Amino acid sequence: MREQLQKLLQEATANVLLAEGATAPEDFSVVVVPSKTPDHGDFACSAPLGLAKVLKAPPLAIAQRIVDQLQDPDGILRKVEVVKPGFINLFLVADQWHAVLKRVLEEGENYGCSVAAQPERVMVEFVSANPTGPLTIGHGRNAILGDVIARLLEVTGHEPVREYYFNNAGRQMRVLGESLQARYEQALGRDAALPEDGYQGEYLVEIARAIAEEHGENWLEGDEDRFKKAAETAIFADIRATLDRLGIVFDVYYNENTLYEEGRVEAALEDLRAAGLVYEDDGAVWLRSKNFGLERDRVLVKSSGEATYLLPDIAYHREKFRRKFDRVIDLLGPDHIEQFPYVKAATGALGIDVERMELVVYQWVNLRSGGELVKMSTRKASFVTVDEVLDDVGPDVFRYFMIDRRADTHLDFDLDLAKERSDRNPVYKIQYAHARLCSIIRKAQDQGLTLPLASAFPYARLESPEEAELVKRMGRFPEILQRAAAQREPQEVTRYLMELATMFHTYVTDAQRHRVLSEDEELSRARLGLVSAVRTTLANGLRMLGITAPERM
RNA sequence: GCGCCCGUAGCUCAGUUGGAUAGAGUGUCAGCUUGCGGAGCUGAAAGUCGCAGGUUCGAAUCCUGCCGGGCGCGCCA
Repeated sequence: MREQLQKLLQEATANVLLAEGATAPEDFSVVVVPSKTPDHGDFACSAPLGLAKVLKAPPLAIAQRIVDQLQDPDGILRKVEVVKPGFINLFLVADQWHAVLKRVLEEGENYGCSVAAQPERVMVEFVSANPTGPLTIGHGRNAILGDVIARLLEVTGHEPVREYYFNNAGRQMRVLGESLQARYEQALGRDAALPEDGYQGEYLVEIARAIAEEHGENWLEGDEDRFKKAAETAIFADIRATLDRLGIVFDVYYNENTLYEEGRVEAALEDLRAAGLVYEDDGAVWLRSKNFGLERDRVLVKSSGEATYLLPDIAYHREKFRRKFDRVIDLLGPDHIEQFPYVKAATGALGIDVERMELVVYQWVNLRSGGELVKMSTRKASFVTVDEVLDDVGPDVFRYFMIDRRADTHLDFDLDLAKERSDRNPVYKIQYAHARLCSIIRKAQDQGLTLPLASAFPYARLESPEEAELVKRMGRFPEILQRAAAQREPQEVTRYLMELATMFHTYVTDAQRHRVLSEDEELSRARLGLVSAVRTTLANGLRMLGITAPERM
């Protein structure tokens, strides 16, 4: 609907420009946006203000000329207003909104979904935590953001693939194995110290205890590698269990080691070398990243012969595109933001269109408990796990809190607030609206009241401004989802749902003016249709965020 | 020192890419119960949009410089 109007305005504007022999400024475009207040109509356009300079005329006059040129072949406009500085306000014919209601009722649980103009196969790589410990609340933000972005891509007509990349070799894992070994010996009552930079988390104590119970002292001698293996197995099982609780299912777990086994790391290095982008110095192999305008050159292969993380990362990103993805999205914390350009530039040098490589950075999660901020580090034991928080708040609240803020701002997760199962918790307000809607619908069924067919729907009975506003707001849902998906900003959806829920609560509270179920059967059926549509929209929105929509609370 | 992110109501944050009177939640205060679920609703108070300049019809949004917070700047991952 907005697009339709925008097109009409664009044509009218083009005609005005043509008549003047003028061309629009480069970054100019005719945009129609929903009006903020009903006084300003249903939609508004500020294009005349942007054309004042090129046309050398007052914006008001330009607005009038555009309006004069405006065609309305389908008769969707009731009124067009030219106002103060140079805005054009558009008022729709009332039954335009009937189409919205009709659409919601017809599409049901598919309402909001759309078809992409250019469907893309998108890899969303997220979490990607190495199996060195349980998922922390920071990983939790990554996990929920990634999952919801994938869900949003799905409902806007794209094909996301969720991938988890991990590394179970190298120094980190060796230290982990040694830490477990120490814990094991401690479990047997022996005096053993953790390695200097060992992992201090309680979880290793538990794993060690299990090993001690099962194998007694048999592991004191022999293959030390098995501690690493045991740690990895146990921790990965733990991580998967946590993801399961969050309702996240990965399509692919990709082991960095595969890149070595398939020779892709070697190949990447050779191709970079062939492109003249590497050199040797101090016995190490360096990437000429300064050639890409980056700060400094970086090491690809250490003098020890081991690759740094950078080289496999480059190979990995090339591998992603080899698997025929149109787009690749990485979710990373702020500590990785500096490194991404190097991966991107080098991957680009290998012939990949880097415009299709995208980074979503999220800022750290500060956990607040009793007014105190908890600093988190996996190595030190001072972190809070996703599981601990889930025990207190459940997945719905957790998901909501993690996406209700833009990814690139710091997130203060107030544990005390999240724990509160009360009206202070915004997610309940939306869920409560849904439960309340279900209650009304149940009651209608008990009374034998049926939903009218879309073709014979008494739309005209919905006369109040509140009803019109509700329908209008529902009409924006598909566009909100498209925006949220395209911008990778899920908070647009939570905000929207909050608004819609509040509008409904306001509407239904004023039972004097618009009680849904009344003596007037036709009116009741019309309002039942309205209310059902609101329920559908809320339920769909929540589902798209992975949050449940309870029928009773 | 250099690079990236951020600074908006007491608190936590939005702000449709430069548009009309800067909005929500929460907190505070005052109200709403013979009423489809009060986990709700109505109203009020609360802002020099970090500071100072600049760009133009118009700036929370863009450019510059400061101030303050976070993160990064290894042959660590």
